[in-house]
Amino acid sequence: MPRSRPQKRATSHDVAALAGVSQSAVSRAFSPGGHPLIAEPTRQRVLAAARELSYSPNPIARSLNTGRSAIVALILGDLANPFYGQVLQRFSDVLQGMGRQLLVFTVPARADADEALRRVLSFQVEGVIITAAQLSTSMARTCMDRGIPVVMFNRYIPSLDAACVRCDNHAGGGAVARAMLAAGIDRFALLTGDAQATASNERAGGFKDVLRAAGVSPGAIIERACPTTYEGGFVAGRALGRSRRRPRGLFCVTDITAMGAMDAIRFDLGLRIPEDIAVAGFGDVLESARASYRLTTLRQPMEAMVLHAVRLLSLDERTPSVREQVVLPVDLIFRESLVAPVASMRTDQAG
Amino acid sequence: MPRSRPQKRATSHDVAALAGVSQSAVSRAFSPGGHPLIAEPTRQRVLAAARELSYSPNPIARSLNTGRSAIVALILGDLANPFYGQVLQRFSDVLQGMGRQLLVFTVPARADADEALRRVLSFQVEGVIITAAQLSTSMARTCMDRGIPVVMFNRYIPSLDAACVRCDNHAGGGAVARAMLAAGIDRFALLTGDAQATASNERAGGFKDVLRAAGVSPGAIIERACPTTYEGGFVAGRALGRSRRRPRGLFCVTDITAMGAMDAIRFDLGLRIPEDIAVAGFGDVLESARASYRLTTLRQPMEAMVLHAVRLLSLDERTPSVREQVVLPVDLIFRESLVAPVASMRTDQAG
DNA sequence: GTGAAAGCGCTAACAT
DNA sequence: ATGTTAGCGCTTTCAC
Repeated sequence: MPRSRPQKRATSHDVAALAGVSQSAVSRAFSPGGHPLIAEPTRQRVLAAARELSYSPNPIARSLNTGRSAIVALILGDLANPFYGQVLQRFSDVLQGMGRQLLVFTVPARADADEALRRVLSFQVEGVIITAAQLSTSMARTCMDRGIPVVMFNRYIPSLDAACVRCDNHAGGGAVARAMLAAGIDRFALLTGDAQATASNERAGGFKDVLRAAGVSPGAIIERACPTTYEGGFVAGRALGRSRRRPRGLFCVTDITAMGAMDAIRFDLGLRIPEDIAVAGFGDVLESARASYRLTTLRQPMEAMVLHAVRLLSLDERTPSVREQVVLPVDLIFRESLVAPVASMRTDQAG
Repeated sequence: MPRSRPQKRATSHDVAALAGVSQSAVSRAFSPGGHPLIAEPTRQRVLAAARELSYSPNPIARSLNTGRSAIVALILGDLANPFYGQVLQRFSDVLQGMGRQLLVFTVPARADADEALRRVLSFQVEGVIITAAQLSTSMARTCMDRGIPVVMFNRYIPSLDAACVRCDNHAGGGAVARAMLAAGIDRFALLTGDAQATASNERAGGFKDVLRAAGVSPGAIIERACPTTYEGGFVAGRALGRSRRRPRGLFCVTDITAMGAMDAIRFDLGLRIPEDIAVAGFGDVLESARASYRLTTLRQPMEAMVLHAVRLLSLDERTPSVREQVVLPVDLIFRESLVAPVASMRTDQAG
């Protein structure tokens, strides 16, 4: 194939000329929904001409006067946590299916986040999905002030009147506590993440509430915070495993920290899971099901969460975005790191 | 904070009025490089006015007449492979630092990839980075025909005259073979990925070439292909571990399949690694260093690869993008899944 | 050095 | 139902 010169794209004028209609007719032929009045035969003539020139409307020009692009911004937290990779994939697939593309914004370590966010918004994005804990409040406010639909994904900021999709973190934490109690565990450890992260707090809260209600004394619950990373979990897990009165059950508010803790407990400390310490996580990332971990954890209905988040953006409607709070149920998946007390409870056998 | 009404952004006209200059002066004040002629004092007046109105140029309007946006497209393969999450993160960080944003394109399962790619390109992206194996040839051609700079990241298509950054896959495969030979291994298995993926073929080729040169008979090398996923590796690893003449050394062309194979070998088959079967991977994703795996693997210089890829895009220069082939060295990292033959070889102790 | 003016390719009134 | 016209906010000649 000879290297053809950069061919300039055909414009609506070219198509109009070829089809023998006005330029605006071309615009109408391509306007989504078929809303504007155009006769079907004309439309077909235009589309034929367009096909011949392999024309498609220039989205840049389009968004210059509509004020909306076909772009949705995704503000990402830490991609070392596989959860966010999976989230990104789902969002991208779904939005692409709706004719939208994802513009990614990774929160920079340095403080120039604000400038970069401005740049993202200046693409006249149709909506913003926030999955990062850092800066999310101010970012959300910036967007809302500009009238851009915002959805908080798995983070909840009570003071902020923004749409939000999350799962029932509190109930999930409670379910772990109940499972541990049923397993006869009497000494507990709780590994939380960032203190500002509401998800972490809610999960921890649900766990402690159930234990407290069951009469467990606060002295029997060790609580520690660590970074939401494998290494964070590793270090914290090692420390917990070494503590004087070693906990029998460890609840980590994130799968990734749970995996770090498990590796420390087994390989650094030489203890067995669940015999010496039972471990539970939260999130059910792909890795948790692996034979190396078999982590008992709370499955988040990610598919549903993504779909709800996209819905709340109200991309195709004329109506403003919905400031709705969606809370979805989680599902305790028993694997080997914390075994189900009775045979009838749900288990997962997949490798 | 009262919900303020969606405030409309200030335009260059507003700034011009406030600064007492013409609109074109504002444009010049913001033009990158300071290339166009504008007196420094004027520039300062404009910038001050801009700050007051918190103005920044509208990139949509800008790209409508420059024909280039501040957007780079990233075509992503499978995000279940953690490698790509890490790649995405680095690209986004680097490009954001250069004032660019990443537009993500995930290759859809269905056949409408072409339409979606068209849409991506129609944003007048300044460059395209291709990390997906699927369709990459046709996609690259589409871009090149339109004069959009393309960089193939970790995939090489000889028939395609496109810029390309990859690591020395062949040498890496050879290094594994040598390490296995030095460890006294005499029966080998090779787990390849997609037959179309050049990276996979090169790694496998390097491995086999060294073995052959060392006089290993082809009969002592079992070769199998599997999907480049954890599950693919698990299934294939199990089959290999069960084979009549069990291999003593297993080279998987990707870390993720190596981890799957390791889990099958240890937890499904009850064999020991490396005593019964030594395993090596390729890539050195974060997970490979974990205590659960301690996978001996080839470290790709991801940071350098990303930087080179961005450079080849020639974003800031007037010159067209460079159709250069960059091949970077890989580094065999010894961990416990395949031990170094002599104490002096490089090892990695990190948890 | 600075301003005026002509578009970039499209959408959305406004006519007809 | 179709064509005409006026912008969207900017960059870029072209005069001065």
